[in-house]
Amino acid sequence: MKKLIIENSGEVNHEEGLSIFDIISDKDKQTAKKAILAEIELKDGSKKLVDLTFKVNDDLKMKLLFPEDAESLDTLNHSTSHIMAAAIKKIYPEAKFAIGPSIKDGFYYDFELDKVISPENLKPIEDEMKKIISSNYSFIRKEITKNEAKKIFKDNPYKLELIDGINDEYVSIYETGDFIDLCSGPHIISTSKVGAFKLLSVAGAYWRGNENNKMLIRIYGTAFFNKEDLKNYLERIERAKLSDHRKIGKDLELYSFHDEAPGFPFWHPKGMIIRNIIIDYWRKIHQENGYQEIQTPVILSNQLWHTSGHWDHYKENMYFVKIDGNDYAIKPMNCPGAILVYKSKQHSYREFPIRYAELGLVHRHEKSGVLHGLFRVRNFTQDDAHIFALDEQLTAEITSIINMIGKMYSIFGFKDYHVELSTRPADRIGSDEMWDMAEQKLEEAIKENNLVYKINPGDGAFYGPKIDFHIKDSLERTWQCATIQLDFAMPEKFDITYMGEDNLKHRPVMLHRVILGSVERFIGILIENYSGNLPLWIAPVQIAILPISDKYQQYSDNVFKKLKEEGYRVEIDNRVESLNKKIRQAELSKIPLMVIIGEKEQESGTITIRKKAGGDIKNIEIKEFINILRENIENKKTYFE
RNA sequence: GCUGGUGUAGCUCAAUAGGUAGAGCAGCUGACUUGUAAUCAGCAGGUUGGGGGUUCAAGUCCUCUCGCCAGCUCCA
Repeated sequence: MKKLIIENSGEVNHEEGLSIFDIISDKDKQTAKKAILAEIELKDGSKKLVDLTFKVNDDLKMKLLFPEDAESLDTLNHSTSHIMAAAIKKIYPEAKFAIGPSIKDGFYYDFELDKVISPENLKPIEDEMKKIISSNYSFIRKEITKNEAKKIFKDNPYKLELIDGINDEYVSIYETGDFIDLCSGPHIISTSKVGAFKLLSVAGAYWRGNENNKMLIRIYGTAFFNKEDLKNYLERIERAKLSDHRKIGKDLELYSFHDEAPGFPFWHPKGMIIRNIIIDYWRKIHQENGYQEIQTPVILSNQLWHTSGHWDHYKENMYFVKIDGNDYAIKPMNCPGAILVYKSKQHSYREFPIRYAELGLVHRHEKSGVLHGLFRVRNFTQDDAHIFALDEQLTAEITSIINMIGKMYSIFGFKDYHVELSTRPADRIGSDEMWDMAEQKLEEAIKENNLVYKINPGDGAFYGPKIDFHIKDSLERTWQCATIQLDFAMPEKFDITYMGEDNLKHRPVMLHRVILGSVERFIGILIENYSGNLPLWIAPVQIAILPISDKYQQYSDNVFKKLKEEGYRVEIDNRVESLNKKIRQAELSKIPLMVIIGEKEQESGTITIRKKAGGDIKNIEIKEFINILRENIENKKTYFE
C-alpha cells in the first residue's frame, strides 16, 4: 500500500498504479468529479501540474485543483485547442498542425492548410467541436520514444521540428478520440469538461514567430467551465470596446486621422488642450528635477545618421529628403541632435550630470499593418531627455528617473504597469563588454529600486539596453511607454568628451529616457483608462452651463463670464432646447460638471451642480463652487469631490 | 510588410435573387420656453474609398489600388 497525502483533505492509502482520479473517486466521488488537475510535489520539493489520470506508484503529496483555480482554466483552454484541432482535422484532413497553447483569456492553434479560412468557416468547426465535446472523449497521455513519435508525425514538419527540439529521450502524446497530438500536457480528464467555448477570430501567424518562415493560419478561441462565464467574458470585451480611444477621440473631437496622411494624427482644439496640460505639467516636473529644455531640428544631414549608426541599423524606419542636391533624413530619434548641442562647447566634470530634455517630434516609417490609432503612429512627440553623466552618477540618475516615472504615472492615474529589462539585440553597435556592463548596471538599478521586472531578451535599442515600462489599454494589450536606455556606444561614435578633475579628456556615459513615451501614445492610453471621462484638471471642457430656458440667459452669461475669468474651460448651451437634451449632450461629451440654472438659482443667486459621475450639489454660491474647483484642480484629483 | 475581414451622407446603420440609394441622430429653417440622458415639423445632405472590367443594367460580380479593423512580425 502507498500513501497519498492530499493537501487540506488528509491521507489515503491505496494500491500502487492507480490513477489520482481512481484513488479520489474511491474516497469521494463528488470531489473527483469536480477536480480538474493535480499539483504534485516532486522529490526535490518542486511542484508540477499533472493530469488526474496520473498513475501513483509511490507515496505522494499533492493538491487537487478545481475550476476556480487559475491553472484549471488555462488547462481547459489548452485542451479546447486540442479539441479544435481535432475538429479541423475532421473537416480538413490535410491540415498540418504546429502549436496550440492556451493564452490569457483563451487559446489558439496554428496550422498549415492550403485553403483560405475566413470567419464563416468557424461555425462548422465549432459544430464539429460540440460533437467531440459531447462524445466525452478522454485525454489519454502516452509517453513514447522520440523515434516512435517521429513515425507518428512523419508527415508533419512542424511536429518533427518540435520533437527534435526536445531534450529528452521520451516525449508525451495525447489522444482524444482519434486525434493524436504531441503535447507535454497536462489536460482535462475528458472533453465533457468544456462547458462553453467560442471561436473568436482567424489570423495569420509566422511559424515560430519568425517572418522569414511560412505564415500559418491561426484560429483564436476561448473556453470556460460554464456558459455564464463565457457570456460575461464576451460582454466584458464589448464593454471594453466603448473605451477605445479611436472612437472616443473622434466623438469628442480630440483628433482625427485622414487617408491623406495615414498614421499621422491631426490634433483638434480639444485634443490640443489635453496635450498642453500634460506638457505644462511635464515642464514643471522637469524643472524641479534639474532638466534644461532644448529643441533640435527635424531634418538633419545623412552624414549625421551615418555617424550615429542609424543608417546601418535603422534606415528601414526612416524618411529621407533631398535639399539643394544634398541628402538629409527626417529624424526618427532625438539623440544625435542632443549630442550636437552637447558638442557645441567644451564640458567639465563639474557640470555633470547634464540633463537635456526635449519634446522631440520624430517620424518613423512604421509598416502599414502596425498602425493603431494614437498607439502606433508615424509621427509623434517623444518627451525625451539625454543625460550626460559620470559612471558613478548613473545609479542615482536612473533611480531619479524611476521616481519621476512613478510620480507622473500616479498623477495620471496609472497604477497597473509592469517593467521589463530589454537586453542586447542581434543587430547592434558597441562591444560585448560594453553591453555586459550596461545590462548589469540597469539590472542593479532595477533591483535597488525594488521593481518587479521580467527580462525581454534581444529587445534593446541598437545602441544600448533599456528598462521599459508598459501600460495596459482597455483590452489589456500592453504598450511600452517609459523607457530608460543606457548608452556607452553613441558617446564613442560621436567622440564626445569632458574635462576631468585630472585635466584629461574623458568619455561621458549617456542615458536616453522618456517618461510618457510619446505624448500621442500616452494620451491614447490615458483616454482608454478613463474611458474618456478625464479628471477635471485634464478635461478639455470642464464645465457646461445649462440654462433651463432663455429667461435665465443673462444670469447664466454672468456665471459663464465669471468662471471663464477664473480660467476654467467652460461652455454654455444657450440653445432653446429641453434641459433633458442639454444634459444628455453634456453627458455624451463626457463633461465632468454641469451647471444648471433656472428660476430657483436665479432668485437665490446660486447655481446647481450636476456631476457627470453622479450626484447633485444644489444651490451653492459661485464663490464656493470656485473654491471646490480650485481645490480639485490644484490637487489634480482623479475624481471630483 | 504578411494573413483574414471590411469600406454606403459628419455619425450609426438599411438597400430582396445585379434593376440605377433609404432611415435615425447631427446640420440648417420654423414652432415650442422646457428642472436632471433625445419636443415637434420642414429642408438640405451620397458620381456607394479610388481606378479598370463583366453586363442592356453594378453599392451588389471580377480585378487592381488605397484606407480601416483583428492578428503575426516590428515598436514610443
